[in-house]
Amino acid sequence: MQAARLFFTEKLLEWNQEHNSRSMPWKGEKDPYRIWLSEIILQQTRVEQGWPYYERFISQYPTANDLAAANEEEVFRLWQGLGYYARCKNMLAAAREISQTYLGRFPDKYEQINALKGIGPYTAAAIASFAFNLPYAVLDGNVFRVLSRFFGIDTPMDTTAGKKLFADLAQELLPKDKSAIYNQSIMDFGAVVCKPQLPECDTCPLQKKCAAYHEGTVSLLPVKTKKLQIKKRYFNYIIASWKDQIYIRKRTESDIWQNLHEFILLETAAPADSTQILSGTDFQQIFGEAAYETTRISKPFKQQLTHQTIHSQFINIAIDQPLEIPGYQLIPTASLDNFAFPKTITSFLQSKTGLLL
DNA sequence: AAACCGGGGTC
DNA sequence: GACCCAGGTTT
Repeated sequence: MQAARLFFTEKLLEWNQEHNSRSMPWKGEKDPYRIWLSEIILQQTRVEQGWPYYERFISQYPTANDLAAANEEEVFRLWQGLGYYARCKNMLAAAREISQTYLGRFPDKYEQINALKGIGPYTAAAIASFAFNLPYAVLDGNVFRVLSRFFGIDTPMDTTAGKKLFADLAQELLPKDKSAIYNQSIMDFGAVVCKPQLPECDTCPLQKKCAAYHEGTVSLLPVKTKKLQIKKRYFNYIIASWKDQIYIRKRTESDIWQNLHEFILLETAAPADSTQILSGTDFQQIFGEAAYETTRISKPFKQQLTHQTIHSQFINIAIDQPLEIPGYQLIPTASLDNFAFPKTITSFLQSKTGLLL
């Protein structure tokens, strides 16, 4: 076992020297703020998808103090389209913590880093090792996969016992004096060679001692137990306009898209056409007997989230006098760009069936 | 421990 | 359609 472990770390570092192919703007970066920002953006996000966001954030907010002082809505607009919006909110809170408690100087102790909002074990280990060369092994999707395959571990990774097992193993394997380069290597290796699908076992430098390769279980590892259920939801958006203004609100309930904005939402349990919506009790509760004119009805929009499929429809109506609608605010249509919206709404706004009344 | 949180890419 | 992505927080 010990021999396999030495073989593993040695070959991995060797592979990294020969194939340092994944270039990224934050590679070799030593500024903890920049490392932190990239790691937050890359949580559950592909490098190619997060890259442009990272560059925009760095250019807009070069330091933690800049981010701490930023206008919140502006930050959410910069994050718009990236998903998992709690990351953005937590990132702002952490930036303010760094600015106030640590006077703008990024903390350099693992426990302090781990205690920041939005930073968990993975991100703390990444910052600690990359920025401060502290001996903490990263454990992300790549590491789970590489370790489970090479060592032939079929313990489910999405359980408490599994996480501890893999975390302990990862920490034991870490060469303490090369934590930055080793952490970098194992994640690159998982992304380039030991990929989830169609891994390149034929040319893999670890093949000789890879348990899964010899047992023919590569495609079965890592093991997960939980299967997610996807529910369908039907969002009927009323875009009510009065003169050059429309009603929007910020989503604050514990639900998807927190801190993003939307139009007047009438959610139904099943698909509903515009006639049903406009004659429904939810609509009448808001608009009562107010006079309105239907100006446009959009095509159906569909968006796939991790746990939900959102079917949306947009109905434009024009009212002839302003109403007080609880929870909603009336804003100039021209100022829509100042607010962050979920993808399905920006898609609608950019489509031909948009707001042109 | 389980549920929840986006958007995009790949097969 | 299923799975995954430089995961973390809430319930």
